[in-house]
Amino acid sequence: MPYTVGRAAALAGVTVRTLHHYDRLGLVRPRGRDRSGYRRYTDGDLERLHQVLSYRELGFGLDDIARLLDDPDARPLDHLRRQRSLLEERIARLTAMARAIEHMMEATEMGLSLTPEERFEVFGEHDPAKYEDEVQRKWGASPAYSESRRRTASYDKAQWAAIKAEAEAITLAFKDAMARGEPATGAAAMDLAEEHRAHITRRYYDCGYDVHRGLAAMYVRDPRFTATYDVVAPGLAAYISAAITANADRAGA
Amino acid sequence: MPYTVGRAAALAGVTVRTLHHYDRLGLVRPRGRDRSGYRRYTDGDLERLHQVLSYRELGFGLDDIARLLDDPDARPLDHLRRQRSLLEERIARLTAMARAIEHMMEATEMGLSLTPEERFEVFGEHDPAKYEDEVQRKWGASPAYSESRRRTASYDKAQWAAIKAEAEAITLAFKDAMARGEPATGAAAMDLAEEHRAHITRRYYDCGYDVHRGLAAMYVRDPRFTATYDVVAPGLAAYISAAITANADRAGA
DNA sequence: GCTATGACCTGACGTTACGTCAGGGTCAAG
DNA sequence: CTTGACCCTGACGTAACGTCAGGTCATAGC
Repeated sequence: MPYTVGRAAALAGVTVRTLHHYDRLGLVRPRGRDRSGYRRYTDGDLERLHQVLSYRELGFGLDDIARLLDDPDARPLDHLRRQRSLLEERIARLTAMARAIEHMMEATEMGLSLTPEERFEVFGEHDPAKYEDEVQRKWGASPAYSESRRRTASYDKAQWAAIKAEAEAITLAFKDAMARGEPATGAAAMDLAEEHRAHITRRYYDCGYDVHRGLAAMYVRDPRFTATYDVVAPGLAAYISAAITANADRAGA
Repeated sequence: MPYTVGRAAALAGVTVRTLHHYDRLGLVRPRGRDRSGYRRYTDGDLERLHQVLSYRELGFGLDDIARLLDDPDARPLDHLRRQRSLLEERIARLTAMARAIEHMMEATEMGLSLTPEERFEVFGEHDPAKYEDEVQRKWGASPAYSESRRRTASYDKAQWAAIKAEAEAITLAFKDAMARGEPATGAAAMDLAEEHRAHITRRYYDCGYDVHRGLAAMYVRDPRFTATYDVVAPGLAAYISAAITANADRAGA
């Protein structure tokens, strides 16, 4: 009943070399060897291999995968749930790309050309790494920055997804407030600004009102940040910026 | 109006190093440099960069991308069409994975375990890119291969579906013949082999009897091909292989 | 019983697509 | 005229394998 490397590889759609590689890394170890040293893969080994390939398909590095799978308090069902949600995210992204391409096809057919910003809309999307870089330039090696680095370093993909969802929810709430005609200096907008500040404090570093003011300034000064928010709704960057400033004023800072 | 590396990189969501890399490879070359040697990216350069990133997202290697983009008789719209269909394929695949995972979740919750075959169903599956790669290694830059590349590039989703259906019909006919006890070297099986050859010639490239023999050999030698057919029925790969060889003999080649 | 062929073994070096310094010019603001 | 962010070109590092090389093991045919 146990499988040889070749059969296991054929079944999983990978090469023998890949299985050798995973064996050496300790990522997928065959349960045993026969007397001539041949690897014997059991059903359980193949199940693990399947988990590895699923995560790999989703873009995880092999060492991340090892950490995920060897986490003692992650039950099989947890992995499946996580994989499903990651898959959904990925599908959503590809669907957005497909929509963007349709859009470009129409534009091309009508003979008009897109601006670079339009073109990269789906690519340039919210990428933590980019902002991190920005932050580094602005605040160099400030204590806030080091703390952020320290904390974000330990976040895994699932946590990043959660953080991203949080951030997005806040942004959309701002958009709604703006759409409802809520003034940026009103209580509702200020409450959202406060939520935004709490989000940063929870997830990145202790964000005081002064630092928050700095962020607000950057949102309108830097075209890259401005673009990020104005994609959601024109004028949103300025709206959020004003709300943050008003909120800091309200707090007396 | 022209962009510096940093701005271009931020816009596209890649690192500066990546742009340096693409520049050196000649994949995305900035239109020029200023007097101090700084790269200046024009809108056209960014359009090309976007094409590169789209194809990269779809899993193409950089040299493949270079060949695709530098193909003189591929118009922009062709690339977009191709990207769209590749995206659709990929989305379909991920959706299938998501379904498989749902399925596994149910199974896990009910406390029953899946066979390895069931588990890898979606992984081991027919992946054109994999075969293409294989074909390239086998026949290098043969005229047959280039012709296949040229012709398949223009197929859209509907055509691919039709081709796949054709191929499947032939495979199932083989399976039936085998189930009926028809000998692989008999007239019925040989006729199916001939149909198979015609299918390849119609859809991919001119497949002579000698090339067909080569395919037959690969069907049994390579576990990946073998698995593809043996999933339908055990021994089917060998059966088809024998039928093809017999048919080539019959034709006197 | 012999041999040929294909699957398996373990190194070990090659490859792709960048990441990450190192060492050194460039430019706008104060 | 200094400072800090941005740019340049090497050049070495890394991840995830691909690709030999050199040798063992199994089994089918003669």
